[in-house]
Formats: sequence, structure tokens, C-alpha cells
Amino acid sequence: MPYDPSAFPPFAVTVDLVVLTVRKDALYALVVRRGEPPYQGRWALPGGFVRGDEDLEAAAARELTEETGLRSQALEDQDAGAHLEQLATYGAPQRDPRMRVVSVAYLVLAPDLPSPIAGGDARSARWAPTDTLLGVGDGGGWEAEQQAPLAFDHDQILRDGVERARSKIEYSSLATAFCPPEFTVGELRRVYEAVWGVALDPRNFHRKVTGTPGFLVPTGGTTTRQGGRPAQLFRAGGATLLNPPMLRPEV
Amino acid sequence: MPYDPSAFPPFAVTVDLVVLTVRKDALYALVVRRGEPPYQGRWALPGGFVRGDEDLEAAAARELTEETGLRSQALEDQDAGAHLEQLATYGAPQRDPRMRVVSVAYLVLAPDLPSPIAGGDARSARWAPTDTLLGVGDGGGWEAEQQAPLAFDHDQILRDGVERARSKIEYSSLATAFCPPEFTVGELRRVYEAVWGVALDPRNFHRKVTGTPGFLVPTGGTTTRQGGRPAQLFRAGGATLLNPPMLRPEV
DNA sequence: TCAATAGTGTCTGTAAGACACTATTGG
DNA sequence: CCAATAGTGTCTTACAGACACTATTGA
Repeated sequence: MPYDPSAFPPFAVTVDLVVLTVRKDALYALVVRRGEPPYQGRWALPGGFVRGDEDLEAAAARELTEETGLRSQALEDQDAGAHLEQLATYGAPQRDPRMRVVSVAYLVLAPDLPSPIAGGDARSARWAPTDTLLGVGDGGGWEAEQQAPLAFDHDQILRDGVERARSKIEYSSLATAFCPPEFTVGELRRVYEAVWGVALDPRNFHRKVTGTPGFLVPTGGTTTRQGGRPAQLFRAGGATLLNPPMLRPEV
Repeated sequence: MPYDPSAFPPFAVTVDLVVLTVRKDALYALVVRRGEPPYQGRWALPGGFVRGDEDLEAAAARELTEETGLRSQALEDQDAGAHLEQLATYGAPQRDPRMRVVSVAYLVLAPDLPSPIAGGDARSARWAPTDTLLGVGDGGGWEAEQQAPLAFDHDQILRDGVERARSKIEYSSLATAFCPPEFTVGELRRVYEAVWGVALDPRNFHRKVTGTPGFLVPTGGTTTRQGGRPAQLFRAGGATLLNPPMLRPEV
């Protein structure tokens, strides 16, 4: 088929963000309340139109800053910023009832924020447990009379984002993206436990993460945030890939 | 930012295909010769516009059939069709000099085709070794006076597709998508060796794949395609995830 | 004192890497 | 006969899972 720029069908392109954090030993996602139809009053993932001269990842980073005040350090960047990566693209013809919209979803992993939402136009944004948003624990899905709380196909996007996070912390050091710049082994373990929804043996976990070269770098300090014996503080090392991986227990 | 459907910037949305196969103990990709500017005469990945009422994956499957005659069985389907999955989306503002184009790339893994290209409008399509297309072996990249052979950002898309294939056969049974419906352990091993570009111990490989439940199912037949002692024939079993994974040797 | 968390060491089972050996074909 | 590929078995080592034990805090 020859390329015919004058005859392409018109599409709108948006970015949607799956922003995940760990708080209170559970995985939380950022959602915003929709102020207008369709799905008025329902929760949705933050997002918006890609501008005419804007890169996709730049649009995702811009939306992230607008919604949360977070600065994203896309890929490999060690700074205090959140991790940002492309997740997948959703373009079913009727996913938005008004027009044809193709949405490029991005996944953001952020530490628990001191002030939940410090952003600009985040009118009614909040953190919600992903289990609640996805109806986990009510029998694995939403009942017939019960409506999934998320607008559009955002429940599917969120599901895909959570699964991506769950699998990526197995073979990468990405779990540290959920932690503050300095953290203890116990705090990192609680991240794994929250994201996977399982209990891990603290002793084997300690041996694994401290024994993997480049994963953790001791900062010298100690803390007693959790009660009990003071724990060493670490920051993320340079290693990004874990080999061998952290094994997720069978369910 | 309120959703304003009347004010969205105009985008064209295309699908591009990374179609991979294994032949002559190397990884090959399907490329087509461009007949018009820009990049006239250069090789490019097959692809085309998404229609106004067409799902993204349907557009990818349609392009695949048009270019190769292959029928894709997207996801989990055991039939003779090729494996098709979404790869990533590319939307840099200037990636197409004529207009703003966002391209959703799909990855296709296909067995070596008896008649290379049996499709319809595939004017000048051919299989090319991915190493040649990506300039591997010339020092890891294209020299200054040498031009990458692929149009647009298709070298990056191909690179991402190859890397996805390389990592996915580690922890899934996807390597069988490169094989005909019935195949031997040796043929499957040569697939791994071609995709990873390494040599594997035939004996340890045999133990691993035949010892993983659900990976391979013996069909009862034998063959002597490769010379030497006849080998048992297998077909792909129901298992899609390999646990523990096939380990890729360090480079 | 106890409860809680941090951290180390030890045993066991699984499985990967290396590699010897046998089996069955074609030339 | 030999060369080539298929398939089995054995030894060693790495490492995960289970769990005993000590260390250091706060209540």
C-alpha cells in the first residue's frame, strides 16, 4: 500500500499514566475524578492530549508534572525523580465514545510522596489501592451489579501496568524506584511484599539483595524508623539488571 | 486539562511490523523496498495506515497477511499461524518528514516460510539478516560514511523487536513460534542459538526442554532431517511460561 | 524483662554447566 | 569403517528455601 499522507484517517493521540507507589504496605495508583461526560464523576488515570510538536515521552513527563509535581527522570537517571517507561498502546475503535483516540500508556514508579498531590491542575486527584480499583478480593472481578470504578479501558491499562511492575522487579533493581533516596533492606522488602502481595523471608531476602553486586550501596548511616535494632541505610547501586533474578514465590 | 475533542492536533497512526524468522542458523527480518520518497529505494519495515474503524492489532494482522500471506493467530493460539504481539509505539515529532505520524510497532515470530513471500502487494519484499540490517559485526554500528539501510527510525524499531524476541524466549515457550508444527529438539536448539547468537550444549539443552513439563509433547514420529541418528518429533505443549527460565549464557 | 526488627550461619534440595558415554543413522 | 546427530548419566557448583541463632533497639 503506497503511503498517502493526504488520505489518512484522523486520530487523536493521548498519553495515559499508570502512576504507582507503595504506601501502608500496599500498591497504590494515582487516579483523578472526571469532571465531565463521558464517565462523569468516575475515576480515571491521569493523562491528556499529545501536543502537535511534542514527543510521546515528553508528553507523559509533562502530564506527570502537571498532575503530581513529580519530575520524571526517564530511564537510567539516578536523581530523585520517578521512573518512567512506556507501557503499551490502546486503540480500540470505540474505546472513547466521542471519537477515535489512540492512547499511549506510560508506567511511573514513584516513592511515597510526603504531600500526596502537590501538582497544579490536579483538581481531585488521589491515591487509591490498586486492589480496590481492580476489584481484587471480591472474587477476582466486578460483580454483575457492580461497576468497575475506572473510566474507558483504564482498568485494563492499570492491570497491565501493575503486571509490568510485578514482573520487572523480579529481574531489575526497579523496586528501588518505590523507595526514598536512602532506605533500609527491610523497607525494600516491604516494597516487594506489597507489589507481589506475598510474604518474603527477611533473612533470605537480606542475603539476596546484599549479596547481589551493584544492587545496594551502603551509605554508612543507620536508622530505626521501624522499631527494633537500627538498620543500615542503602541507596540504589548502579546495577539495573538482577542476575539471577529475585524469585517471586508461587501463588 | 479538560478533554477537548474539537482542539486535538491531527495525527496519522500507522502500524509497523517486525517480522522475524530463523533460517540458515541466523535471525532474519522481513523488509520491503520503498518505492517513493522519502527514503526512496531504501529498505523499510512493512506497515501501513490504521483504518478509521480498525483495531490496532487487526491492522497489524491485515498488514501481515497482505505482505506475507501469513495468517496471524494473535496470542495463545496454537494453529499454524505466526505469533503476533504489540512491541512499542514510536512518535518522535520528526520521525516522518512529511507529517506527524505515530507508529504502533508489532512483533511477529514466524517459522521459515517455504516460499519466502507469498503475499499480495509485496512488490519487493525480502528476508534480510538482522545483523546486516543493524550493522552488527562492523564494529557495533554504522560507520560515518556508511548509511544504516533502514528508513525512518526503523533500525531502532527492529533493534527493539530483536531484543524483545531474545529476552522472551528465555522465560516463555515462544521459540517454538519459529519452528514448523512438528520439530526436533535439535531444531529448537538451533533456534535459540540463532536468536541469541551463542552455542548451547546439546545435552544440557535436551535435558532442560524435555524435562520442563508442558513445553514439548512428543508426536511419536521421528525424522532424520539433519543427518545422524533419527530424532523424535515434538510439537509445542500448552505451557507458555518457562519456570525456571532457559538461561542465556553470558556474553 | 519482652517484643520487634536486623543481621549471620547452616543445612538441604533443585537445577545448571561441564563432559563421558552409548545409540542410530548416512557415506 | 567414520562422521554426525540423538539421547542418557554423572559430577560439581550455585543458589533458593527453611530455619536456628545472635544483636540492638524501645517499651
